[in-house]
Amino acid sequence: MSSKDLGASLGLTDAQIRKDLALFGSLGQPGRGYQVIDLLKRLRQMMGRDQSWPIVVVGIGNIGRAITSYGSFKGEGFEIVGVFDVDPKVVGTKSAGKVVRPMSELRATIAAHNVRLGVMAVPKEAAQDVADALIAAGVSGILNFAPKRVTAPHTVSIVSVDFTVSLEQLAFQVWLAGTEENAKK
Amino acid sequence: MSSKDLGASLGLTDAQIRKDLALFGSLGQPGRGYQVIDLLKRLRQMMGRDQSWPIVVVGIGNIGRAITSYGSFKGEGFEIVGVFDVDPKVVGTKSAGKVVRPMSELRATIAAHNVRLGVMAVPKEAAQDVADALIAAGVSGILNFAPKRVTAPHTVSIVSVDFTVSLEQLAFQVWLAGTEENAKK
DNA sequence: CCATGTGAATGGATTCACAGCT
DNA sequence: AGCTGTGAATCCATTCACATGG
Repeated sequence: MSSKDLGASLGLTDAQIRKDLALFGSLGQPGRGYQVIDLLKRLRQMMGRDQSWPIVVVGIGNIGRAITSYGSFKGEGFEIVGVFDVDPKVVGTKSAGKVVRPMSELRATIAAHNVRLGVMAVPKEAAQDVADALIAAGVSGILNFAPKRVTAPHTVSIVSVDFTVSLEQLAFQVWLAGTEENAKK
Repeated sequence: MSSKDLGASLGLTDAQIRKDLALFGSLGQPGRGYQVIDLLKRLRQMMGRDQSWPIVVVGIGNIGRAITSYGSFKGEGFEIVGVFDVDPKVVGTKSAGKVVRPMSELRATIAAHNVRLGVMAVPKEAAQDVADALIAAGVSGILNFAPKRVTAPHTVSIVSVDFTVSLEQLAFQVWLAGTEENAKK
């Protein structure tokens, strides 16, 4: 596959692709292009995505359940090694075949599996507390689904997914398109 | 509030704030700073966020339910005017007080409420079909939760939320931090 | 004197364009 | 011929710095 092909399917220019890939070394063959299978393997390797990451999920509400039943994770190198909730009514039930465990077992699980990533799908009121618990237990990254900014030491990475923000982005794009439409006239 | 204060709470420089805001006109008072209440109102107005957007939700699985029970939408100017699903078992049940309706009623609802935004929380196999249906019914923006890239005419905006991608971003950040750590030594 | 709005300077990323490999 | 890797040129966003208004 040539850099132009790659670019086309990503919405980038061919030069862009070449510049970026060249940063990692000479990954392509002049006159031939890039061998995608091999390329993928080498990129994954160089970016630490060649081994599986154990993760824990905290908060088994609608979103938590959606995440645990999400088949694609394993294929992408993530394995859920524990699901947790504070609610005694939920603890002990199963979500996608995994038994929900009480928060008291969080720390041991994280230590046992060397978990570095935690997924947090809890109400916004609990967000900061759960984040603190995860960090105290030793994770160094949190994927946060609560509509609340959580603070953490700069040694811990946080990625937030906020549905409202996503909707706002979309609304803005649509509004912008409509505005440009009018301006053209 | 001064541009420096604003910047501090957003992780930006004061100059950045001023440059950006100045694009919309002279919103601040020299010597005094910006009046945040007023600023917010004027920005919202200028960006089409001053009126409510009706939305529909298609696919009432775990994610669909999470979205419909998400209180924050209304406060941010989005109102769910209809929830839909293909599954006859789900149609007729309630999700967060809203009756789930069959896909056959999608078009009429969108027309009746002048809906421009659709939220799609369906299995990846159904994603493209549902997107097509939404577009045919007249929406101009889709928030897609299916882990599948959907294609659409360039007149339609698409914003995708893919949990796996978010997790990958997080894993990359954590990996990067670990790598820099080692490099420093 | 404080803080904005804005030209000018800076710096980093994207694009161009081409020598060289297959 | 086809396509990479890469210096050089270009573009664009961020930062600087200051004249001007409150």
